Amino acid sequence: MYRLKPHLFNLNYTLDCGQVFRWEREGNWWTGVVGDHVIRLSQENGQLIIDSTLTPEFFSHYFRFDDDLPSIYESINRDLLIDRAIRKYQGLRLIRQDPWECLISYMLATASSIPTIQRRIYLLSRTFGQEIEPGYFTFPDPETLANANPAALERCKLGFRAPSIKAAAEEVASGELDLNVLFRLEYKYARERFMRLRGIGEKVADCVLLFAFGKLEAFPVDTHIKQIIQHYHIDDSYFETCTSMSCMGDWGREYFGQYCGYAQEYLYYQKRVEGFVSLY
DNA sequence: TCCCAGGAAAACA
DNA sequence: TGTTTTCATGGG
Repeated sequence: MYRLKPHLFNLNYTLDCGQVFRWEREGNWWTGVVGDHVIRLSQENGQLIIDSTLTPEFFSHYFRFDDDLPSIYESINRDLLIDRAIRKYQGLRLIRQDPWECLISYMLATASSIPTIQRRIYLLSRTFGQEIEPGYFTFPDPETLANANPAALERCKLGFRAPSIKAAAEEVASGELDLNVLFRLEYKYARERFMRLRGIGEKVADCVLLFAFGKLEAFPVDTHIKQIIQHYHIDDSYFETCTSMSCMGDWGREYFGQYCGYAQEYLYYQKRVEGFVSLY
């Protein structure tokens, strides 16, 4: 057990905002599985309290403490709505997730509520992962999911997503899709590579690139983000010439700039927690 | 019973 | 090319 004093960090917002699905809160403590470690975290007066054998460097990397939030805020602060979100949810940081786990997590997240997603990931881990503590399991590796018994996979409640998830696992397990290579690709090309997989469209690709590959220029457009843009009539003139939904991602990049991924996450969380907020 | 949820892809017009 | 429907699942 030890403490860190990160600058401008809010643990609750960071773990609750919907980017990760394997952390659960009990009172002031969060418990989660990262890799093959069960980690317990809390925060008091800005200090991060860590119950884990993992190093400070690990958490600094995981929580992106190297991101200069003040300058990111300045860079994305384009209007009253995002201004409110970055004030209210100050300290929310993007997390560096494991690419493989993040890929499967967002594939099985399509058209599902967050509790449903969490349940599916738990079932997958319980069925195909290793138990590292009573009740806590590692995320199954690509080989295991690629060779998974279809009936057992069915019992994880993946629904219509099961075939594409199995296919993706086979592609990663065979080496046909090398996730490590994608780190070196530019956002645009890594995105195209992901979208060649069945079950991965623009939104899922953007989530994986943002949350696992550190592509902060990814701007995932989910149902909440669509509603926000339409409800507040943000930049209506842009959408007169660009009417298809697929251009909302391009809009986000142009509007918020190189750190639009952060903007997206703050807007998304604000909408989930508070709905359409008043700006007066 | 209907509608929506961190959607994608086939079917349709 | 843009719009609608379908696909499982769970919760309100």
